[in-house]
Amino acid sequence: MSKPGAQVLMTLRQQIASGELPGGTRLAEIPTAQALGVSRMPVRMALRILEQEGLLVRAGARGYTVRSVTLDDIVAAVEVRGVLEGLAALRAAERGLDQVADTALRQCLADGDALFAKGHLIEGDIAAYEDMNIRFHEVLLAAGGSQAIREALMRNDHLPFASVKALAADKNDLEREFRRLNYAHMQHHAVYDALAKGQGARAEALMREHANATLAYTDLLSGLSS
Amino acid sequence: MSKPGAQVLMTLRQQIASGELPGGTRLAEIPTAQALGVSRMPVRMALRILEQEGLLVRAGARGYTVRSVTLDDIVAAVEVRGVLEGLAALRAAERGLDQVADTALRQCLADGDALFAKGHLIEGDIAAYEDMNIRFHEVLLAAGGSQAIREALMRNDHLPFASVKALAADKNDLEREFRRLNYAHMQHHAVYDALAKGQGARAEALMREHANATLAYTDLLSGLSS
DNA sequence: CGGCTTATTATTGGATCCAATTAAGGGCAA
DNA sequence: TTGCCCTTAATTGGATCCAATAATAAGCCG
Repeated sequence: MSKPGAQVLMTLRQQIASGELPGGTRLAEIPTAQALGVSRMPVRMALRILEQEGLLVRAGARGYTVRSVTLDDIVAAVEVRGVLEGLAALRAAERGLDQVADTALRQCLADGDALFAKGHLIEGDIAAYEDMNIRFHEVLLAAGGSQAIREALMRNDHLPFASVKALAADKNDLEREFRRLNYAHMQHHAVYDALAKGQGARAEALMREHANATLAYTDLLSGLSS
Repeated sequence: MSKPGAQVLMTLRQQIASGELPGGTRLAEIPTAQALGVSRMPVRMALRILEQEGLLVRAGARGYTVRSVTLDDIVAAVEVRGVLEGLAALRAAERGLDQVADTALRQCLADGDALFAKGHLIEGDIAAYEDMNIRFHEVLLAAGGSQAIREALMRNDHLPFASVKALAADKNDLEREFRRLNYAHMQHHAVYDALAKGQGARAEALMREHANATLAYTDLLSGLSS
């Protein structure tokens, strides 16, 4: 209630991401405003922003509809994330890691090693891995030292499932997740090795491939529009 | 007057791109609204959109300031454009060119050849080359067949000087421009050759390098903030 | 009976008004 | 004289109102 604008934006984002508003749903100002208990103004702002982010598309001259996102869309967005993070890794390797970045990355690797050392995963480990994973990618991006890459990535990550933060782990099959996440973590190790040795091309190629590790195809197939 | 909203947006974009509103300039709603002769509402919309596009940054909790764009920012944005168009080229090569794309690209090459055949450039040729250049990049992007790449590029191109459309030709030194644009056109030829032969990696590498052809460093150095 | 035209309604965009928040400046006290 | 607090002004965000526009439905004419 303190910030209706931000509230509306968050709510709509969440409803779109969660599938509560499936692709193709028409969003008019007045009904949504009434549904959320605010005036039309914050809704208008939110709709414009969500359009800019690519979550909504204009329905002719009359309002917006929720974007229908296909599996191909997600794969393409992940591919884009791959080349962008790859470029960040290339630049980081060429510039060299500074002290704090090096320490942070080593910490990420150690945290991951601790998770996998016991040979299996327990429920809380998924969240711990996600946290470490986000940190790793964030540090790497910062080490790339390019505002343009950061912005392009932030824009790209608006798409549901495309972000690093949405790695869609299946908590019901911890055995399978162990292998998947362990593989991803090994890629982290390899990327760090390449960075430390100044091997830009290798770091880039690894990060490009690593983007695919986010995808858990079978899980994604359910709950997609069109 | 028919469309105050779009008018305000266009005007502000142009004033920012032209340097009439230099980096760091504070933009408050009321003064700009009065200056443009409209109410605060379309200005508010425009400011939000321009913030999303990255042309404005928030000044604390009070209004926006025009983003200061450095030469490094532009180089980084061009680098990002390179990897994105490179990815589009890679995908286009792997998917294969369809009939209309192939024809359109050949037409672009022929148009360019005609321009350079006479051994020198005349004033109107610059505009003709720009037109052909935009067409070439557009067709290639379409051939990549990825909405994610297109969106990432569109967002990246909002930055002044970063877009394909801003190749900053120096009309006072047509001799130098002849060599520069001819080189760029040769890269177009090479990219098409790679595409036609299904050489994805080659096409990608060429497009990545080709992005740099937009930059005319000496011309850009003047008129930049900070 | 069907197509075209017109009228009505739904919906967005713009303007003005109001409240809330923050920054700045001045005054008072130590 | 300086620092802190209080008051005031400026500016943004939200709500309501009004106008313009497009879509839909109904009625009339062919």
